[in-house]
Amino acid sequence: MRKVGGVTVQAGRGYAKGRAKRREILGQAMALFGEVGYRGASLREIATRCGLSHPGLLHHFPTKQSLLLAVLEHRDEVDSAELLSGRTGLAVLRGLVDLTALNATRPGIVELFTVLSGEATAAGHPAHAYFAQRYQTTVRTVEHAYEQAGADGVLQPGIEAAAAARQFVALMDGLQIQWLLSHRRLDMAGILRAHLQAQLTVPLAAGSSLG
Amino acid sequence: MRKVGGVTVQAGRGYAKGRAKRREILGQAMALFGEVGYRGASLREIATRCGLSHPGLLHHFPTKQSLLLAVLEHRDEVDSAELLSGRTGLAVLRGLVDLTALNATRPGIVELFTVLSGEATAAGHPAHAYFAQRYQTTVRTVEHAYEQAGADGVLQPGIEAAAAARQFVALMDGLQIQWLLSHRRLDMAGILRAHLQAQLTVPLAAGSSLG
DNA sequence: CCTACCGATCGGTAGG
DNA sequence: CCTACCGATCGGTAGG
Repeated sequence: MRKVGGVTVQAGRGYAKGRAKRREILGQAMALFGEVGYRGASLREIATRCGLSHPGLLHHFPTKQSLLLAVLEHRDEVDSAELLSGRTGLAVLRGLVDLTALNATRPGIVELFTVLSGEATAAGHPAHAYFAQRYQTTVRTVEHAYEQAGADGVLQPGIEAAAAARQFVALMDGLQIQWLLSHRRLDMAGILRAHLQAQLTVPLAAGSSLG
Repeated sequence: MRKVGGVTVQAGRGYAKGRAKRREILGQAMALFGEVGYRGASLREIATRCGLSHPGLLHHFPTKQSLLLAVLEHRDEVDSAELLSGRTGLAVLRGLVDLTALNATRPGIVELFTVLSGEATAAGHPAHAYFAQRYQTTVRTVEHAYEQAGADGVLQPGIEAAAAARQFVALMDGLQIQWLLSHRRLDMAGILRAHLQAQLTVPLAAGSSLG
């Protein structure tokens, strides 16, 4: 097998087609889960949007739950790694403000995580463990970022990293709810940036995604 | 009809029983909607929990949607009015911190609003209009509270009421998500109070629900 | 308030 | 990858 223009050809041709279909399924599933939640989404509707029968879809993902987890893991791979890798301290927080600005151009992704995180607060939900783990990791990352920022001397006095981390993550989630319910008439990134700026002794960069 | 010990008797007896059953249905529906959302809840399950057949339930609430809206309006009557009436400025914000502390003793109510507000961000959801309206009203109330607090001279300089209101409401929602996903190991009211305190020039009261 | 039923839809499987 | 089917469950109605 060799690659040409990112597509594996010859012996791998069938596999490449399968992988492309897999990506299409993940995209359509992400959109529908975001529109109506996990429970509200049907395999038949997702399959139809991909030009498949629903047993055809189950050939790629054996159960509905496996499709859900694949969607969530796919999003994490694409996003978190890209915007947060190799950063420490204030740069992590700036990266999360930039991620919020980016998400304002991707309503489908905001809907996905807002609808599913609400649904998954219930103990029996198939993504409950995933979200519980995800929040623990995220809060810890943000907490370390605040600790480092404090050590770097850019934080206002009296700011506790643990509480500040919980507040920062809560703000991101709560602003997404308001953004969706106000039909996107809300500057999520601006409001988040204002919150962060008020905790700092130095000005944040202008707000682009530059390091 | 006359009332004895809060229960209407004699000619009103049947009505009182009907109203008691209605309240029982509202309570069980609130619990199940909170556990599994609107879509995940079935009329049969709610009815069974009340000792009814599901057509029996539909005698009290003609459609599933009417039951949902009745549950939401019932909660608003009981809560918002009681804790926020007749307050202005900082007292409104203090009332919301106290409401958060109260909610930490009522997981069912927190689940209800967290699950449903996520579900209802979708445009077609039967409670979408309700939540859109509710957030607009809440944000405006909190914004006016910040404006009044600023006029009263208890706010740190540079705090904009509009952004501060969005932040405050977002924090309440986001902390509820984290609270549920961390199996209630989180001091929601304490973290919210710390956020508010950092914006003030005066100390908040000790944190009881005293005016 | 009940039993009995309607048509629709669900996730998943059989068999090819 | 398909058609055809499974048992289960859904919201709502008929009729009493």
